[in-house]
Parts: sequence; structure tokens; C-alpha cells
Amino acid sequence: MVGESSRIASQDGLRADARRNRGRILVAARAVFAEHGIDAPMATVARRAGVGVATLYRRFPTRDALVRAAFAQQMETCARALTEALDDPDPWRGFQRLIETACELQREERGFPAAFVAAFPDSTVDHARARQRAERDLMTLVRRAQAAGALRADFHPSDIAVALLSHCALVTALPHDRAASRRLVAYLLQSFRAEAAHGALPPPSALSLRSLPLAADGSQGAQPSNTAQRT
Amino acid sequence: MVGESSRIASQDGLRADARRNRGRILVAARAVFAEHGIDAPMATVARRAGVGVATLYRRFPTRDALVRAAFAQQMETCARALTEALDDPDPWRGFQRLIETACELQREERGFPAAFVAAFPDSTVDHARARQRAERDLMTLVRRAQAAGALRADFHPSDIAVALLSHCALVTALPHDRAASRRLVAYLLQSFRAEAAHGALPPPSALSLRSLPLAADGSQGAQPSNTAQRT
DNA sequence: GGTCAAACGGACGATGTCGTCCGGTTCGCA
DNA sequence: TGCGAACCGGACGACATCGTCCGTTTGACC
Repeated sequence: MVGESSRIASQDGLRADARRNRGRILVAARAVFAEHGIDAPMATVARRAGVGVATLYRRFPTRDALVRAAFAQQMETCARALTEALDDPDPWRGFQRLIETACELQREERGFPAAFVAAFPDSTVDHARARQRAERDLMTLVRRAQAAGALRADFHPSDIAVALLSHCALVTALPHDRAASRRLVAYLLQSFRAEAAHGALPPPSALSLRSLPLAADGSQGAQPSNTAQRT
Repeated sequence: MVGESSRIASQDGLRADARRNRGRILVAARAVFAEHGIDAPMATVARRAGVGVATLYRRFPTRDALVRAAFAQQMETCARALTEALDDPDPWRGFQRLIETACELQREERGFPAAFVAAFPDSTVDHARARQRAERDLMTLVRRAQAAGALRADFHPSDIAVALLSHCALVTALPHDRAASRRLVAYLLQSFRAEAAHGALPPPSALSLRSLPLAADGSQGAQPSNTAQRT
């Protein structure tokens, strides 16, 4: 098919041992990040995976690449939730479930919140297309729920980011306190409902939804984009 | 009075140059922490203050001591806000202002949020008395606002911590986005109002309010408690 | 089974931060 | 003015992490 050198049959172009090690590294990374935070030494991840540091760096040149790959599955769950939310015939329920799913993921998958915020700001050029679509979907979701009279009219799409980021940080500060997380989500959702709109709100943030890690594109879990560089 | 060697007249027992340098260090620390985060190198703070590292370490043996001292003023503002909230004849307004003041402080004083959460978990034994009083005051504040029918009945004191911590994290993630911060506060306050109570809430967190850095005790800004140790 | 590229992993130099030590300086008091 | 204690600050060794280099091993294909 694609005119590669084609000595290797496996789909991802990795040798069997390499692929096996890659998997081990991702498992180890999730465990280590959950336990010691996202800034844990790379060597710790390598040791836990039973590989050398060089193997780790070869597969994931930067910590960022490792983090993204380690939590690609969770990111994708977020993205799928967005699709499902749009498919829900009840606009409010779709909206509500999106928020709840994203927050539940942040709550249950330790280490993921850090990845979530880490992926947040520096995603301006990265896989722009998928993010643009996610942004559009979010706005559609919001408008539909507003048109149905369930979501308050002065809700601004950027409020989604406000909600997700603040919740994110709460679970980071209190990783074991699920009750606190659930409470915050419940409070936020209640105040997002149309009938909760009593006073006026201050102006919305200029935050772009495009930067929210809700975009489903396969590239995240794939090979490290060797162009990715942290400064 | 206290039978000191008494060669030094100044109240804090520091020589004039030492006191001057201490002030410089605090100013520099606030600036550096705001700019580079709370984990900025101690040497950076020292350089900015125009003193040697040794001077910095002599005055503040641990980073923690420096952080506490640097933001003691902000902590005290928080604590004063609590007192004022209790003095307000309108229970709801008192409650509202407390939340708003604390959040405004977090929003405007860059670096303070990090100090706020840093002070949060490891304050179990530290100046326990003041914290106990703060806890009692908070509960009084909540009960009064509930009795007045302004604060929803299912509001739990620990929700204050939920609100402050999540807001704290939001401004940490988006230090420049004041609109996002104000929005979150407005949403939270609206959902705390009695008339916003529509559905049932999940059970409250077991979080102790005692650990919230809202306690005003002079010890924070004073000499570093040499017993304080990080592990 | 043989060949070779790909993958492996430990060692290593570079870098940055920490916290202390000590010789020189300055302040406060007589 | 003189003295001594307190203070100052740069230098320094210890330590952790980073990311690369390179000799060795392993898997895929013939």
C-alpha cells in the first residue's frame, strides 16, 4: 500500500518489543503521575515500567508528549461525551451530562486533572481542526439548551471552561474528597439552570473554548509529534 | 520587662539593618512569587531583595516560612473580612462579602492563591486556637444566614472551602482572566441563595473548615517558627 | 540460521537548586 | 571613639533531574 520500506508488518511501525514497552510505559506513567503528580521524574516512570530512561525518551521526547499519550484515553472519553451530548434529544440533559462526565473523569482518574490543565493553555496551533470542531459543537450545545429554555440566557460558552477548570483545580487540591467535587458540580449546574437566573452576572470571560482539551483527534495518542517543543 | 539582654531597643529584637532587609525580602518575595510562582528559587528572591542567600535563609529557614510571612497581610485581610462579615447586620450580605473579599484577594494578589492552598492542608497543629475560632465564626455566619432565609438550608459550612478552593485554582490556572474569576463567584453565590435550591444536593464534604487559612493570628507574620519543617 | 536495522539500557556530563560555612562588615551601646 | 555581638553575602559541596551517547541485544525478514 503506502510504499514504505515495508519490512515491518505491524501497523504502527513499531517492533514487537518496542510496542510492548510503549504500553508498559503508559501504564507506569499513569500510575506514577497519579501518585506523585505530573512533575514526577521521568526516571521514576522508566523504572516502574521496567525500561531504561533512553527507551522512555526515545518514545516520548518530552514530558508533555508522555502526559498527552498517557491520558489520551481519558481525553477521548471527554470528546466522546461531547458527541453524545449533542446526540441527546433533551438539550439540557446533554449539557448536564457533558459537564458531569468531564468532571467525573477528573475526579476518578487521578493525575488526569493535571494533564487536563497542562493540555489547556498551549494548544493554540496543535491539531487545530479537531479543536475548532469541538468549539463549534460546544456552542451548538449551549445554544440548543438555551433555546429550550433550560439553560439560562446569559450563560456564555466560556463558562464551560470556567466550570471545568475550577473543578479541575478542586480535585487537584483535594484528590480524595469526592464529595467536595460532586458538591461543586451540583452547585454549578443548578446555577446554570434558567430558573436560577436571578441577578445579573458580571461579563463573561474572553476565554476561547478552542483551548479546552475536549477535542477528539487520534493524533494525541499516536506517535509523539516530534515537532512538539516546550521552550 | 522580659528579662532580655536588652541591649537592643527595637521591639522585634532585630537590628536596624536586619529589619530593613527583612522588609526588602518580603517585598521581593511577593513580586517573585507572583511572577514565577511559589516554587521560584530562593536565590531569585534574595537577588531581587538585594541581599545574600544566607540572609534570606537566616530570616526564613524554610520556603514555607517565607511564603507565610510574605502573604501574612493578605491572610489577615481574609481574617478581618470574617470578623466584618459577622458584624454585618444583614446576614446574607455578610456572607456574600466574605466570599467576595476572599476571592477578590485571590484574584488580585498574584501568588497569594498558591500560598492559600499551600497553607491549607498542613495546618493541623499550627496555631490551632485561632483556627478553631475561625471555624466557629464561619459556622455562626452560615447559621445566621440560613436562619434569615437567605442562604439555602442544605448549605454546609464545608461548602465555603469548596468555593474558595475551586476559585483559588481557577485564578491559578488563569491568572489574568479576572472575568472568569468574577463569573465563578457570581455563579456560586447565586446557587448558594435559598431561592436557588431546586434539586437535592449530593452529601457535603467532610472537609474541616479549621484548615482554611482564614484565621487571624499574629504568629504568621512573625518570626519563623523554627519548629516548622517540611519533610 | 544469518543479517542488519531497530531497539535497548546504563552511564555520564550538564544544569539548577539547596542550605551551610566562614571571613569580613556594620550596628548599637558605653 | 571603641568594642563586641549581630549581621551580611559570596562561595561551596551535596543532591536531584535532565537528556544524550554508545556499546550491546533483539526482533523481523530472507
